[in-house]
Amino acid sequence: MPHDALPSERDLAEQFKVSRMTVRAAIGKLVSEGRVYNIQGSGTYVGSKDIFSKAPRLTSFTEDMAARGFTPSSKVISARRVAADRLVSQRLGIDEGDQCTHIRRLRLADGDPMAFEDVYIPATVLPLEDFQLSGSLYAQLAQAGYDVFRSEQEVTSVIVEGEEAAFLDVPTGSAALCVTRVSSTHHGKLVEFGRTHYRADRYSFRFAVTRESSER
Amino acid sequence: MPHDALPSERDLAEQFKVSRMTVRAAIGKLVSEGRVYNIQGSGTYVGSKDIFSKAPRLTSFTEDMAARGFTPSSKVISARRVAADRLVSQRLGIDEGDQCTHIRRLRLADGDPMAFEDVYIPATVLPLEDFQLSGSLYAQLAQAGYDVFRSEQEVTSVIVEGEEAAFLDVPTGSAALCVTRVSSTHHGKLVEFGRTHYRADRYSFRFAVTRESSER
DNA sequence: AAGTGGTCTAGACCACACA
DNA sequence: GTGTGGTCTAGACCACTTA
Repeated sequence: MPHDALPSERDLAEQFKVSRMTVRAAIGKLVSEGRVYNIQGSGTYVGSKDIFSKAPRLTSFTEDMAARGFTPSSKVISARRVAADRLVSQRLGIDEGDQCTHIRRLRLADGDPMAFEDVYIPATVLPLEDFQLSGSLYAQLAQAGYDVFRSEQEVTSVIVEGEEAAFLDVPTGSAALCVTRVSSTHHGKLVEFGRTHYRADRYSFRFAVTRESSER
Repeated sequence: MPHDALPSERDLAEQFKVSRMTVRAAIGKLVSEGRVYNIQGSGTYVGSKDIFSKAPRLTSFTEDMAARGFTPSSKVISARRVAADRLVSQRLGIDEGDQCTHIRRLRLADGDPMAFEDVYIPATVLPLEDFQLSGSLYAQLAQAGYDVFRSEQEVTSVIVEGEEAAFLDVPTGSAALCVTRVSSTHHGKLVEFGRTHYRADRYSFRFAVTRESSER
């Protein structure tokens, strides 16, 4: 039950015949997932049941939807070679006018529109002719030698209208959750600038935050 | 510089005359803040400069604004005693019709409207007559013996209109980032149900996510 | 092959909560 | 005062990356 105490770390260590540091490492993972929380001098307690994670993770749309209990699918609206404009070149750290692969996709959950996505990838990373209409984009990037490792995200709120609203099957002027991200490899190579507009009536972020003792 | 390698954990341990586990604990904190990241078998690297944290923290509006370089202020629009409706009672774990303190506040940054906030607190936690117009709400709750420790948040996108749009000084039909939260004490006592609408043109969340080796 | 982070041990002392 | 989590030691072996 939420807020019930776990056995103490020393008890768990004895019970499972491991050292206390090992128990702490395991509990630390659960804490970072928001499943349990610690109170110094008191104990470790079970978190609330309906929170998935304490912190957002780097997940693909496919993984995200599966975790939410939906069956994901995608429809590529367009895939073009374009010259990077000011915004795209800044975010991807390339020169204005450099060639990029621009992909627009409608993302569906259980067959209904969930999000509309714009992705820009430097042509040097994934040229248009190598892009496959089906299959995970991250998998294609990985195959090209660009494993996505880190993503810097910005979440805000936007109004959708026109063509985009039509694709999402919502009235013009509806609210959408806008997630903009720049993804990079281990080595800091910027491989993707993407913007996803999630239907506000179908999608939200949930997470738990704690006033930690590790506060600085 | 971002993506430069740190000295190895063994080197740091020797340099600072501490054990390697201590170095790892310190690096672990930096990782959780998104300042550095690890690659097994390779090294520890400096993260990008413009990301503040990897995970959202439990911060008050005041702390949040200060961290963003704004001077925060507040204006209480109303403070009333109300009976909990279905939604409020569900979220706060009380009975429908139970008395609550309902506070509406306009939150300003550098004197301009940033967010509009609705907060419901059980009257058993903070009765209307004890509510002070000025001063931090969390500080008042703490003084009443209810230290806010954990908060479960949901982020979505909404349209603001009417009175609320007027307070925020934006046109009716503008987008806003909606953060709904239920806050509790150490012991799981639910003390606050709040909803904040941030002006989309002035506010966004930024964070970094990593495909961790601790992925499950 | 050498170096790195990931995990683990079997203890120890400290700061804090709680009765 | 007793029990809890927080921190720390001084090693060890494993899995992985890199040259």
